[in-house]
Amino acid sequence: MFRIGEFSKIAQVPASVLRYYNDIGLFVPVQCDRDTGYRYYSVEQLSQLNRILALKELGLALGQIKQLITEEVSAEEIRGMLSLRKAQIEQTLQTESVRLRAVESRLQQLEKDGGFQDDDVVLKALSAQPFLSLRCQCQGLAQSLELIGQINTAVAKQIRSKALGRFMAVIHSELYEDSDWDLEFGFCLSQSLHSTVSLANSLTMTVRELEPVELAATAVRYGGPENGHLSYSAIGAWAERHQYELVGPGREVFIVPPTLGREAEMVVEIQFPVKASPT
Amino acid sequence: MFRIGEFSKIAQVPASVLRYYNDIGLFVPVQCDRDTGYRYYSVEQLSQLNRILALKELGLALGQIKQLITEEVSAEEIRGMLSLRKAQIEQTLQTESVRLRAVESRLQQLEKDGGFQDDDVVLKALSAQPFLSLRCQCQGLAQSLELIGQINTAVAKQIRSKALGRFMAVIHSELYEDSDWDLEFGFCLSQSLHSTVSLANSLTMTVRELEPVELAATAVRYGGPENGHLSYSAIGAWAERHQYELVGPGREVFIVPPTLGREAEMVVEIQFPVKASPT
DNA sequence: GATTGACCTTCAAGCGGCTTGAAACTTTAA
DNA sequence: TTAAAGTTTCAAGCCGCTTGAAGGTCAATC
Repeated sequence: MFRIGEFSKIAQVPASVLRYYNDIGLFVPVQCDRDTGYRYYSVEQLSQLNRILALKELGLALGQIKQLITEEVSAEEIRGMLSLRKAQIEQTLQTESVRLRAVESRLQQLEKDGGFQDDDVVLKALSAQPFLSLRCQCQGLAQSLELIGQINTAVAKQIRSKALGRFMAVIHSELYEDSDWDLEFGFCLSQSLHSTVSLANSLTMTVRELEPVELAATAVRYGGPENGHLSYSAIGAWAERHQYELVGPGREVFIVPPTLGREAEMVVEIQFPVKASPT
Repeated sequence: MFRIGEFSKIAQVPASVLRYYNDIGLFVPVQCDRDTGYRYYSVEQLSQLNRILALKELGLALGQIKQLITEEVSAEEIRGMLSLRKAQIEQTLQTESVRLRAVESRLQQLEKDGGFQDDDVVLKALSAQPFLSLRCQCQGLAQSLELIGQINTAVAKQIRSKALGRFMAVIHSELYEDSDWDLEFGFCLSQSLHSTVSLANSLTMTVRELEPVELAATAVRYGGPENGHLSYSAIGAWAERHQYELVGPGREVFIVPPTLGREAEMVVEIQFPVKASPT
């Protein structure tokens, strides 16, 4: 019979942990003095404790371990627990190795440039959502802005649903050439609508489902697209530095939409679907 | 200006988190209504929040992030933080991949044997400690037991230090052959002693430093070495199943030492230095 | 038999990064 | 005017412990 101190030395487990396990009923001393409250452990309990520690090494929660050793658990259930655990560990490995790359690229940046850039590029998931939009070829900025104006007035007149969300642009073309852009403008919707919107020049906006994006690099741009610090090429450079690849069309969500004469005050969140480059 | 709900939707951050960040002073709304307590956030704050989220993605603690964005921190200190973080992530990757192997081997065991074995083999670190011991060749169990008896009586007579710890055996030879074992018996010490102990047959026990072991597979055996379930071969099988290699001599720590006539009641912890096999 | 000093007890709070819920107030739309 | 949606603060809970305070117990020494 050992008192808690000696038992904790043998097992190399802090006495506070033994007391805690006692509290939660995971591992109770074989005997406990009524008067003094002293806990007494037997040698046989060593292997019981070791069983617990071994299960803990697998990363199981104490509650699960308690279940495993006190209740009858079928092999099926054990397999379930372990498979779940396996998936969790694989997930952890995945996110931690991505994280490692991010930290390494920051360190490199520090060496080279001596400072922190890209502080405000953030990875997010984008959920699927219905999108009331019109896709067309635009020549240049002026034409795009005019189209945006038309869409805004038309929608404001014809749609009065509270499902109407933010104005958004999807950039289908590579924006390297200066004209002939393949753009899609419209409004995000929180619920699907079955209506369409007709514009003056016999174009029609329709509702489609915007595909979800598992991982998008996002950033906020203040001012119009001429505000180059967050343009296509800047995002491309960011992706390369952080070892991501651009996969799919970028989006611009208008948080503060452009108003006539105050185009410079607009604010958009740009969103680029990415995936981690294979190492 | 946005209220907390809309701002949280734009940033894809739960309102509760924004309130929490406000509480801890990490990210405060640009304005707060005196009467109602309503929080108001500006678009400019979006990129500030994104900066925080980007740093959080590196796995930095909120306290560190607060430091980084509110105080002046030199490039040196940033590098320090990031290198530390890098080391931590590498550590995590290491332990998690070991853990993954353990879970996988458990799953395999379930498939094959339909049950849990090895529940009580635990990995521990062993610290360096002084060791008052005698190393010699022994022929068979009887001779070993006699030597153990001699050592015990001699030490009991000649040493009366409270630094005296447990009795331990170090097994230097591979135990595959049945005789001619290379064994070392003695007592662990919590402080070094400068004395030696002489046995009857002109042998002398000396103090040496027992080397630390980073990782040892340990288990408790009830009964003598004939109690084969935790013998060399069993440990070898365990190591193979869990993809470890034995590196270095095994030890047996006598938790309940053998007494005359009651050898079957002894309890030892066996300890085998191991390292993870390269994948 | 008294006194150390090592050991043990319980209880409470704290860590980090939130989430959840209750009770009360404000704003907006119908 | 009233209901619904949004907001506030405050408190507690999560996990797996650790730390500390205030006090009781045990073994060895004087």
